[in-house]
Amino acid sequence: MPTIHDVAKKAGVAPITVSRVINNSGYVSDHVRTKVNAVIDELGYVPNVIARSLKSKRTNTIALVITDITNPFFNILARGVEDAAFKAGFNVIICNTDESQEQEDNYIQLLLQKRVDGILLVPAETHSQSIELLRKHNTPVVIIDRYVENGGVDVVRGDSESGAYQLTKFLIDLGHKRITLLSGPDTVSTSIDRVRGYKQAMCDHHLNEFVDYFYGKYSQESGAQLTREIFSRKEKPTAIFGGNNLVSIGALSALRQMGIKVPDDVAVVSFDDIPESLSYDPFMTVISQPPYAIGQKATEILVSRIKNDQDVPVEFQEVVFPVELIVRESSGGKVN
Amino acid sequence: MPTIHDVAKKAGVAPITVSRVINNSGYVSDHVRTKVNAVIDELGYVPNVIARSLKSKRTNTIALVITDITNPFFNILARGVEDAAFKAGFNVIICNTDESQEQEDNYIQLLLQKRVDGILLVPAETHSQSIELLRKHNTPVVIIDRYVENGGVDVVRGDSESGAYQLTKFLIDLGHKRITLLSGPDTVSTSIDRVRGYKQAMCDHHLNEFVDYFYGKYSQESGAQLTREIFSRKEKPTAIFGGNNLVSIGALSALRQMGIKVPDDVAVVSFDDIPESLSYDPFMTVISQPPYAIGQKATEILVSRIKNDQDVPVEFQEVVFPVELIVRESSGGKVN
DNA sequence: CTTAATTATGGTACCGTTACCATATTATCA
DNA sequence: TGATAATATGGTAACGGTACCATAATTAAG
Repeated sequence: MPTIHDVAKKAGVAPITVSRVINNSGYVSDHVRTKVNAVIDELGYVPNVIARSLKSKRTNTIALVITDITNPFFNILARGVEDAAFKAGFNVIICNTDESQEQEDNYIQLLLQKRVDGILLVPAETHSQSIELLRKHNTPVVIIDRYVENGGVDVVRGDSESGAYQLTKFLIDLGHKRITLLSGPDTVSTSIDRVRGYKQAMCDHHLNEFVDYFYGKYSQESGAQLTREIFSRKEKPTAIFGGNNLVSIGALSALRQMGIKVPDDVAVVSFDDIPESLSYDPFMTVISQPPYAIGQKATEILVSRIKNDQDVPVEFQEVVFPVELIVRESSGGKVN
Repeated sequence: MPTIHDVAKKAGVAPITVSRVINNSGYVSDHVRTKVNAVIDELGYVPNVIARSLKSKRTNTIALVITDITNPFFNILARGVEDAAFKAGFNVIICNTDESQEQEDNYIQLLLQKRVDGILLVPAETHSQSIELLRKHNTPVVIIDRYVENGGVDVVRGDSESGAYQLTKFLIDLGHKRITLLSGPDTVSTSIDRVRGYKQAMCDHHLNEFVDYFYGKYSQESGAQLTREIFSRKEKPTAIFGGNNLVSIGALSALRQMGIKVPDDVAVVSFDDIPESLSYDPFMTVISQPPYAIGQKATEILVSRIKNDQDVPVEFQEVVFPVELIVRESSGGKVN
């Protein structure tokens, strides 16, 4: 593979001159420029950005550390990231942690070695030592989807608390009292916020005695299992609030197995929508977050951090996207 | 950020010795090793793999160039790639081309500059100059999901032709004659193969006169639009065969808008399943491909190509995964 | 016409690692 | 006991670029 030296030699100039042609920097005569470009084409020379990075200390690469690219929320978010990154001249390395702190740590270590210019992180736990580590190495981070206890980071997320409140209130207004929330891990801010919003709504409507929620996992299995457990109790809920799309789908499939009809026997509502491009007949009443916009915004902030390197320390932002209640069939109608 | 020299200085040894400690290579006394490791921890030294790459000419990074990470087929495939890559010690850069040859070219150029060790490519067109370019630069490629006219590449894909045949035959066995196939772009091997399998099935059952197919795009909009066009003709089909999941969902939504009932008024079948984790009530009769396995296998082949660098030229493989017919409601029952 | 500014090009060193070779010390063996 | 091998460590150069400084040639200015 030819190097800048090969090109220089063949064109009869110094390597630095070729560098100037490639980067359109400094002074180069038209005559030399033409000659050099001709040689570049002839040899099929492609600049080695590794070498460039070593000098410039920039890799033009960012990393997106999420739990699972397979989750529609995250893959749409990833698309928002990729589009914004490409526009800004960055490539994106994708890492799946499956909510495992250990896997997150592994990746952060690798990414530090790779000297990525910045990291978009969905942290596995609310107290993130990853952030401290990255700070120590001057690697900009933007936290997505969740917030953390550590201060001094940019955060871009949806409004889980308000969303949960709205969804719960919606059910209450329909006449539901026994509403069970199947939340995610209690180490994750979204799970906690959703519980908080739910509790607040129950409390505001004097339904404290009916407050009933579980922390589990953000997975189909967790949703299904918790649903089975709930329906094995004496008091059955009249409504189930799934902590995210996977949990809710798990709940629905468990209910179907048990022969319980939705929404006739029990109402089901959910956090996170299934993209309309994937469901031929949207059925679930949901709180919908804008994953594409979240990914895009987070990337823009990260890029600005990367570029502003040594500038005046701009204040850290917390961007909270509003969420939207979408009413469909699964929540059913008024309850007496 | 500390370098190997800083560590060496502080530990009172030469940089090369630190290198030996990091890489567990050569001879290092226990005493020195302990000392060096202590300094590494103290300074928070993280090896710079950029510099390492410059020497070793390995980046431990591969790229996955797909059309759209948002498509469930590709995001599950991406997960298979990421898992296999991580296991082999590689990171994955994701690139979305949206079926645009221009965007593909852009990315290939960037990836060459980045000196990725290999590329997994879903080519936009059947004659791929990307492959020639990569070959010229000695960058291993594995083609996924589609085949190309150029020889001398590894290909990992699903069996579109047989799948389309099975699906068409299934409809024919139900008594359908007027079966319309809404395929993808005619520049893409899967679209062409699906048409071929469909035609073959029609032909084998003496339904040549009913052969009716369209090349469009692999998108919801394309599916919806073609469906509207078809139903504005005098002769309406009794079954629609969507070229992929997005096309089929587009078809379903167009049918719903027109008040045409599925499967009562028209049967609908599709290539590519929606993962069960995303659909609470699977409805569509489909041919299902194994995207995770495809991604995984392709990555394994790519990694072996990368590692075998200068070995005897192993013959190129074409791995064709079998597909599976999954019968659900959308195809309805026997037709008289 | 001298001086200064602009244009054009090149030399050298360095970014952070590691391969290769050299050297020194200790252990092993005939 | 001297020779050989194994162990332990370091010096130097190179990977492929570019920043910085220097120099030469041309143009503009006074």
